[in-house]
Amino acid sequence: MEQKKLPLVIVTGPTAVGKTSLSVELAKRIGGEIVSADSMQVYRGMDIGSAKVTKEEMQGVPHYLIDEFDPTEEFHVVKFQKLAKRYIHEIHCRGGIPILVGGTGFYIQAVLYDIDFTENGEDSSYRESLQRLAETEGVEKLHEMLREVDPASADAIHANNVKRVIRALEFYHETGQRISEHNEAERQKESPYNFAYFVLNDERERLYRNIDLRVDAMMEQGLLDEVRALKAAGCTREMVSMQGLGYKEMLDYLAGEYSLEEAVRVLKRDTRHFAKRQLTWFRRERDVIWVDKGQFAYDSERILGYMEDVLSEKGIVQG
RNA sequence: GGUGCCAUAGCCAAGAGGUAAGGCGCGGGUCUGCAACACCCUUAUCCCCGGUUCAAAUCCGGGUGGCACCU
Repeated sequence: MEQKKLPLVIVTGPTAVGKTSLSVELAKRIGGEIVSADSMQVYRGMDIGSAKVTKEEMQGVPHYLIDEFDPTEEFHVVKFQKLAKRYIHEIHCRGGIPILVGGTGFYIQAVLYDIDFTENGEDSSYRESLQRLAETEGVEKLHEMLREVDPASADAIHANNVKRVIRALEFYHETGQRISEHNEAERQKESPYNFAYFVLNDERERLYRNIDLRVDAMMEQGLLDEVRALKAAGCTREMVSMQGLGYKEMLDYLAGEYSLEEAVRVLKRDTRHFAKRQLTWFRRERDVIWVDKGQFAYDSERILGYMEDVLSEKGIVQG
């Protein structure tokens, strides 16, 4: 049974920890191809702010789900999952090893455990009416409605988290089932893959310092011009793509919300917060393999060697 | 040397007798169709000593430290 599971390597970690270069090196060593699990790098024209892998950095290693959508398009987990599964399948077919690389934990989870998102979901009128209700009647009202149909979800989701309350109500509305039960069932799932889930990590202080440096570098590389161009191309603050770090702050600056200096300060701060949240996410994921850079003396050779050992132990690569 | 002002959490900062707002930062957490999103939790006994009072961060006295002005 174990033997029938197909291989999947995951390389993730907080932003700015060094996933990109490490993953390319790993791919070269094990004959892997990279599927990006990054909610922002999928968009074309968002290069600097998303710290997108460059052509040179790829070193000939195939990358998927990079530059596949326009920033004006809606991209989300369901689309991600569908495409990622397709690419992973294709890589398997040609005998390669798919490496899922990126910092969007939710996306990784979606393909690793093949979470079921199937529903109709085309009709948005219901959620819009709920949105309106939240505005007129208050968030507590909405939360009470949820409690009536799905008390477990009401307990788990804070009333202020309108977005999630609406989703839970919508799920019940569309399927007649409680999302809390659905989630619980999905949680029990075993991964269909023979996987190795690497989480690259570093000391918090070093991570934060790198984040600050990287933001400064982005500014020097012309992040502001990149955002100006996107804005000129019709991108607005409400779009999912423009909620990415670096984009929202520059857009706010261009809208006169605050000074450029302040925008940079906020961007750095929010990026640090993001890294912290990512770590929280990975901490509660099961079966992750923490790869602390400090334990390998920051030597990528040693890190890669360790990863290869793990992969051969798991039978993902031949020893 | 004198006079005045100030001294509250890592930072900013309310509070002027009734048992310490808030913001930021830090830290922790939630997350199963927007996830670089959205949301939650946590963080002081008020510079020190003494006094008044049932009760003091808040009043009085004395220290210490800082700021301003004067000689």
